[in-house]
Amino acid sequence: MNSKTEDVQLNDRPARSLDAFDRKILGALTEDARLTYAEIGQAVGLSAPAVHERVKRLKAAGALIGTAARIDATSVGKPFLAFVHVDADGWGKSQRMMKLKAFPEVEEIHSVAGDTCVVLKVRTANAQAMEQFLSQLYVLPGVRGTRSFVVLSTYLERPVQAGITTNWPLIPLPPE
Amino acid sequence: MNSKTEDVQLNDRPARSLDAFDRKILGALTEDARLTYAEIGQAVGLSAPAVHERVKRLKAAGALIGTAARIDATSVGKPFLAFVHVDADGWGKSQRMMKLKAFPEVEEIHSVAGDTCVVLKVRTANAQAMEQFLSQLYVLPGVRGTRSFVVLSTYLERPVQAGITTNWPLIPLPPE
DNA sequence: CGTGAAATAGCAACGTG
DNA sequence: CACGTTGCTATTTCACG
Repeated sequence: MNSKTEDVQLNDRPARSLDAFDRKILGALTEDARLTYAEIGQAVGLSAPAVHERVKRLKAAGALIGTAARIDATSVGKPFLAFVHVDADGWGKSQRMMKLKAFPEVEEIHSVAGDTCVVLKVRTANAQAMEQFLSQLYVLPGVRGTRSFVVLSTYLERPVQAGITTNWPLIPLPPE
Repeated sequence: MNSKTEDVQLNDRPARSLDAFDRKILGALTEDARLTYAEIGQAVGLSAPAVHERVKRLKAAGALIGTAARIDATSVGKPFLAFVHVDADGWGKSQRMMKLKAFPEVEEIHSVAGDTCVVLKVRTANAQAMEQFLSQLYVLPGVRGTRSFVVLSTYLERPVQAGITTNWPLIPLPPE
């Protein structure tokens, strides 16, 4: 039932036109991905089969990538979190950093500011494991240096919110 | 059915002793949170009710925080991602940054290096919305300045992996 | 870990705008 | 003609033995 092409998303079209129902459904699934279609329908004002069809459409359109368990990192032995900024030259904007996907410690890979800098989110068992990971980074060609930001405590960590973008202002600007 | 205390995690105990079955179950749910207990059991070599009971245990122990849909940010109109580093003084390590949870744009809040610096993961509709968000940041007391890292492309973004921590070395170190 | 009752998912046909 | 609703059947969930 799992697609082998889960890594690649060929979204030819931006998959536009999510109406209010779609957003509510996505919002509900964001809070609990195991909600019943009947429960979702009851929450958004639709019948269960209607919700089911919309979920299929959202999946096919690429708006719904999938569902995942949210796991407490400490419980699985990875309490050490850090954001690693990687300076690299001639980093061919592509294939090379994909090797980092092989490390289960690496949760995020973003290129920042003209594919010369990369931001990594890395979660390890302890500082020593983080150090070993960093040493592995330097064997990649083009890596000039790294700067790590060790997380002391996490106050918020949640998935992408489907809700409408906030219409500011919420707080009045200071009078200067 | 949703707990009002989802924000607070009082894990008195590290909820130790996850055996191989627990980790496999968590791994399966990480790939697809809507898997059937029977499917999970078939994958890990357990019966459906056994999986069901273990999932309940993992949830009660705090190892399984919940399940969530993975949503394509572009499809919901938030293609602009940035990591914002906030410099603050006397930032009372706690309550004040919780106000940022009110912004749906803010997905992560981490304190880094002695609660004088905070790392934010912020997702907005466009650069203008990001600018407006940053202007709101400065109305908070104690905020000295911010440095933003705008993401150009995301190569990897996945939930916490339940798998065993990698036993290095995977790549031989250079001979110096 | 099996068993059984209650609930759910998924599909087909039908009705409505 | 697209989309939502209803009714039905196989599957799943979940407490119990």
